[in-house]
Amino acid sequence: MTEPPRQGGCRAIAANKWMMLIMYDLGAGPRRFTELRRGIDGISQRVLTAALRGMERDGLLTRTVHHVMPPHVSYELTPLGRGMLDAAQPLLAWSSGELPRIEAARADYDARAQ
Amino acid sequence: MTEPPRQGGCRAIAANKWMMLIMYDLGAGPRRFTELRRGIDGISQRVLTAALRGMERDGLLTRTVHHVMPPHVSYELTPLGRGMLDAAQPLLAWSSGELPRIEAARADYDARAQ
DNA sequence: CGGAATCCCGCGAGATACTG
DNA sequence: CAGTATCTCGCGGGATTCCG
Repeated sequence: MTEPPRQGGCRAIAANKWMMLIMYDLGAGPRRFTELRRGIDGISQRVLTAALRGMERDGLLTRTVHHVMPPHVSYELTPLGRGMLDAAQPLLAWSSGELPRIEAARADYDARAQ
Repeated sequence: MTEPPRQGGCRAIAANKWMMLIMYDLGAGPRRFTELRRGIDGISQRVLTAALRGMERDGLLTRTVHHVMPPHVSYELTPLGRGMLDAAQPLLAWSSGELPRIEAARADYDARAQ
């Protein structure tokens, strides 16, 4: 066979549009819910909760509740999540470097079509 | 600054959940609309059209219309799109290899929560 | 063949209020 | 603080039909 779990793999990495941003933030170390919320521009509480649940379900991060007052929940990449982040580094670097070119292409396209 | 276009970059690569699959298919060479549609499981005509438009707008692929009968439209990666696919290779390889682990984590999570 | 146009439904996601 | 719960609305996206 050529590349059997290709579609599944592609779907897994594109499952959630916030996943990459969350992984990036968690790459620097554990984060609390509110830290993630503040660090990710435009995400709502509800959607962040859902994204974190999905990633926890996929085994990419752990969710640890500290029963103190006030409550404290911290999220941290698992080895699996760390591996995915490592594998994504070239793409993240590319997207940072080439973003201006993409934005230029968009402006060009929009101008052409008015 | 540390990494300024990070959010923009992450959004650009997660903009469309079909993008990676389309890019993967186009990596092997130009494709016609119907070939892409058949090759991508579960995508509808409307959604494929929209995804291709978005990628064309981002400068990742070109759309070439051949005015013959019957009509013929072919899509092909630009150098920019090719660069993105190259940068995505480690992540694609990772997702293919680790997909079983992700699926196992999901099954485990679902079993635990019933 | 490769769309565009139209209709329409359901889920994604914002806002707000409430809890352990 | 870190969620759940509820209500609401918009638009993402399926099905179908028409066109060059």
